[in-house]
Amino acid sequence: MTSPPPRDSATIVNVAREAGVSIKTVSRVVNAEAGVHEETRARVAEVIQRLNYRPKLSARSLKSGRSFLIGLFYYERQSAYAANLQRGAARACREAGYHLVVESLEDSAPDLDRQVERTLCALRPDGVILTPSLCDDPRVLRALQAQATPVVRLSPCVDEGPVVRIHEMQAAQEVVQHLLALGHRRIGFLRGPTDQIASAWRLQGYESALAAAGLRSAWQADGDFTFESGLRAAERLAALRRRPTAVFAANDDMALGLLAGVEARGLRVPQDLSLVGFDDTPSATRVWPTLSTVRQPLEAMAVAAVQALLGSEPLAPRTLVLPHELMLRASSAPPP
Amino acid sequence: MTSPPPRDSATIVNVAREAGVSIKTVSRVVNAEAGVHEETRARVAEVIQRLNYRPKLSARSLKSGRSFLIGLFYYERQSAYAANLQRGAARACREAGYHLVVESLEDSAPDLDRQVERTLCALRPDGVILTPSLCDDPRVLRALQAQATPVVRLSPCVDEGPVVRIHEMQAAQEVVQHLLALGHRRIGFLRGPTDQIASAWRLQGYESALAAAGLRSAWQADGDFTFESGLRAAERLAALRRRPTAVFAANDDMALGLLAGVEARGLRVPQDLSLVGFDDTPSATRVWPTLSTVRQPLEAMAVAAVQALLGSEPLAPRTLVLPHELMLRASSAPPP
DNA sequence: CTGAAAGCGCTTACAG
DNA sequence: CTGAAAGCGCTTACAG
Repeated sequence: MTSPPPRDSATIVNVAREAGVSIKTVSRVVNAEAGVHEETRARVAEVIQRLNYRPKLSARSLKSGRSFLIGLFYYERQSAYAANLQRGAARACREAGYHLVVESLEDSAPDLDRQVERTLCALRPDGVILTPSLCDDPRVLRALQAQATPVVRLSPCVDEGPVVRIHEMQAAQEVVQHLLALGHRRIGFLRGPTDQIASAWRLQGYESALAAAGLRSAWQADGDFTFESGLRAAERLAALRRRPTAVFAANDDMALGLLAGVEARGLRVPQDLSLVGFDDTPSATRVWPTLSTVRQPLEAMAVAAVQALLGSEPLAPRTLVLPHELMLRASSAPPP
Repeated sequence: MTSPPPRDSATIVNVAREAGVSIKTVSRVVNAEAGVHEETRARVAEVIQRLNYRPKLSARSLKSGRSFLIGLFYYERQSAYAANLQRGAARACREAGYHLVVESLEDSAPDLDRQVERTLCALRPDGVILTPSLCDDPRVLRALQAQATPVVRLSPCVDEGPVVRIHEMQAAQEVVQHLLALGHRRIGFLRGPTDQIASAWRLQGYESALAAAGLRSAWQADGDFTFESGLRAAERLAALRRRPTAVFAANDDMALGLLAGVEARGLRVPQDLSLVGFDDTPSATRVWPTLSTVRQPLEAMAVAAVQALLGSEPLAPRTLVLPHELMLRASSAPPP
């Protein structure tokens, strides 16, 4: 007489006994390995179904040496950026039977190396995705290397090892080309902070596109990627004798600051001044006029990173460039 | 002659041998258990340090039945909300030697129950945090219950079992009181979608605060929590013969839509119209005037949830109400 | 096509 | 205060 097995007894041993096979055969069915008689597999599958059996991750990991875990590490302050990545990463993991472990690290933590090291040693993730600008942090990279954990970096400063990114400079060029196509000839640029490589790429794109059109920069100012620095720049911009008819800000937050600042001074966007940002933050569509900007395919980048990590062949140290997208909205229009 | 142990041999056995003790003693030192002679513990600690030993999570889990994992589950579209929670949850986990596994679920997935169930069975998290409105999804709750996984829910519809929330209605009342204190008497309200419980709470707070002041609602309209619905409401608002001097929108996105819409129609905020939102989204400080709103202490709520989950005593089925915060900014001022 | 045995690296009782 | 033994639930060689 077989009484129904208690809840937690859905182990491989019980499934095997119930199906009248060895645990090895159950393992084969669970892992969809070839070489199981169809009749046997059906019988085992039925028992698995009935007992609601699911292999336990910890047991699989312990024996196999794989953790079925992918890490996504980022600096706390980048949580908005990371949120978009997560969506794609979580989905890609799920589809591969993996799980995503998210580690939010404090930039300024003096023991950051140890934090990373502890996480790695405990979890032993099969791969880690590193987001900017954590992906350039030597403390993190060293810890990862010491554990020999496969890593894919997103938009690092230097393309070394496996990397996924967009072509930032080209995207910036396209922003300028868009403004040129609208008829603008006096185009300004609001720079990002010099310690971020993205600032340099975007400035380069701006300058090269202008040069290619035989034009010179109409105006430039320094910002630090914050809304407030955009506000401050608006003040200087509004005070100019001869203003540019369009300004490209190195990121959305600054573009939004410019927008708010120039409108407060009686300039209308886009009638008097066109504005374009970079990043496509949520705020870009929560203002009027909605902000033209550049979108990175963050979700697709995360998917690509997971796939690279889970690919059967050893991780190729190459750079994957994904297409960006110009989001043309209401803040850019022909010059007055 | 002892050669330095190879990289991966930092197991409990090797540490024990090196220190000349049993593995049990090493275990005691690692887990900071009492009852180890100080001299012994120092010797073991030294070896742990030298071999860079870290216990492997999978081995601990397998034997102990604990996974040292906490799950944070949310609907994909709530990723911005979840990002703020994550910061707190990740930190609280780290401090307790736990790790956060994030599961981003598709609201509309027909097999959502199975997705949750697979995750639970594989990971066996020691606890799960459920965010709105996933925390009210019967499919998710059933799956969790079937696995007997401890759960803390954040801002659910009904306070059943362990819950962390703010007092939404009271917060809404305070918004109205703030506007009253500024001198407003004609106060309108932009409602949220009726299928979200938060809409009802906020409306109730608005109405009761008004009633307590002996006033009647000056204007109401229906929105759906989107920027666009705020824009549409602005159209109706601007067309009124006798406008309210202040409007409380049930969330920030709608308040931002109102802001954009009324300014496009020549009204100035806050000179002609005060505006208050709810949520304190990042966009609230990326517009001008910056938006007055209500902030939930999401980080603290997540920390509280983790602590409840990790508390030694069994999870108490009680509601923890955390203090919200009125963020008074530039969009609210005395009436004209 | 199928199975018996060993063992991954810890923790849990238990004994002394 | 310390340790020897058992075992968590799987997968990995290996054998037949």
